[in-house]
Amino acid sequence: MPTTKSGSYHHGDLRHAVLTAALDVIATEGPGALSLRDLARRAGVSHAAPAHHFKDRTGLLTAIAAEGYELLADALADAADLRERGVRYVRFGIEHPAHFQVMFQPDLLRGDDAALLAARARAGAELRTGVAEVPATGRGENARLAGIAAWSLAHGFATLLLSENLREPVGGRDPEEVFRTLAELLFSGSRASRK
Amino acid sequence: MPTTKSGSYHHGDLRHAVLTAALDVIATEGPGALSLRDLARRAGVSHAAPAHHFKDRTGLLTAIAAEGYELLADALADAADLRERGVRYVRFGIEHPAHFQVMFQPDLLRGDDAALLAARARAGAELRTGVAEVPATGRGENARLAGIAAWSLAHGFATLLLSENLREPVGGRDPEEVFRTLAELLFSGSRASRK
DNA sequence: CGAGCAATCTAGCCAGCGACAAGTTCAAGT
DNA sequence: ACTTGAACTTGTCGCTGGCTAGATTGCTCG
Repeated sequence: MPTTKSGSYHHGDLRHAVLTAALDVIATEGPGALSLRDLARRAGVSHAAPAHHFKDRTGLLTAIAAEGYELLADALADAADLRERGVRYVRFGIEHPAHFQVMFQPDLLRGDDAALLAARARAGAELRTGVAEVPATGRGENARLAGIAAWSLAHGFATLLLSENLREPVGGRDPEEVFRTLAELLFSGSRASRK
Repeated sequence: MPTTKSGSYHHGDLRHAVLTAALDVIATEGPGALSLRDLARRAGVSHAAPAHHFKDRTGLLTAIAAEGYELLADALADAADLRERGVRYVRFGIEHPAHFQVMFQPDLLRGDDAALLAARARAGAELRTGVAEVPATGRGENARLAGIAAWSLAHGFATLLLSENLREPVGGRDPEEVFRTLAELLFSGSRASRK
């Protein structure tokens, strides 16, 4: 697994190696189990090497969060409608659980990091675009509320899913499909038109 | 409160003191900043004293989570209807941010703890009761979906609120009130059984 | 009443961690 | 050839969690 670089005692791509190892650890054991020294060991480098790429532990987590927001923005970019955008949101949580966990835990992050803020803004814009596309929700106050509602629904569903709280109610079914019918059920009534 | 005899020994009530200090730390700096030794220092006892009441760090967090589920169940108990129950859920998150954060981070908890499981079951029952009370959602599949939807909405709203992600859209308004109108907006149209 | 006993707390230890500082190697660019 | 700077190593400090052994306390029961 350690990208064997015979001869060169400079690891070929340590930043990437540490990043992916970190995602693996977070996804399986949670962010609390993350240790820079452990990551260094996995990559076959000295204990202080990772710090050169990510200042400190918070820096690493912040980089992961920023990457997560970029991935989320990408994932939302070309969705058909608002409901599909919600499905993408949920899918993002399922496919990138480590990113997702870190992104929404502000106490783990450097909140003023430039890359993080930029990525978050991009994802936020993508989110808001999705709401604006729905004609019936209309303008002003209602549009904003609908946006919060949609985001809350998708985020809550994804969060509960990742925290094992929806294991029983969802059963063996595909979570994305469950969410799709869920969203249809709810938003069908919030506009004038019925199905 | 939870099954404690709380006699006055060396400290008086160390368990309670540590618990409240922990909640304070978590609420202000997050669960990652929690240190048993720091809590011991605050309580004026030796560094190993807290471990006697809560086995280890995970034990402390598990106790907090269990207490959180108890508090949540209490909070949901006498709500008028489903929407109000959602408002209570959000309010719980706002009033007990430390509990809320810990409850839904499984990697911090001892998942097989008896007290935790009992408390979680109680809160879960309370949650399901709230859904069953709504007549229009009806029976079977739709009822379950509506339950997931309601929970997701409330949970997502609370989570986003606590992670500072709703600061701008909510603005200066009362979050509970925002959620109330939100829930009304969504659930007003979902009563007629579709399909 | 007083002796045992268990709950509570202390003190000391170890391995591991994050952060920092200073040195080392390497690949360029001038 | 010499410098410059990035990537990495080595060493160290203070802190943490968790363990163990031992001390103290107060409750209970004979």
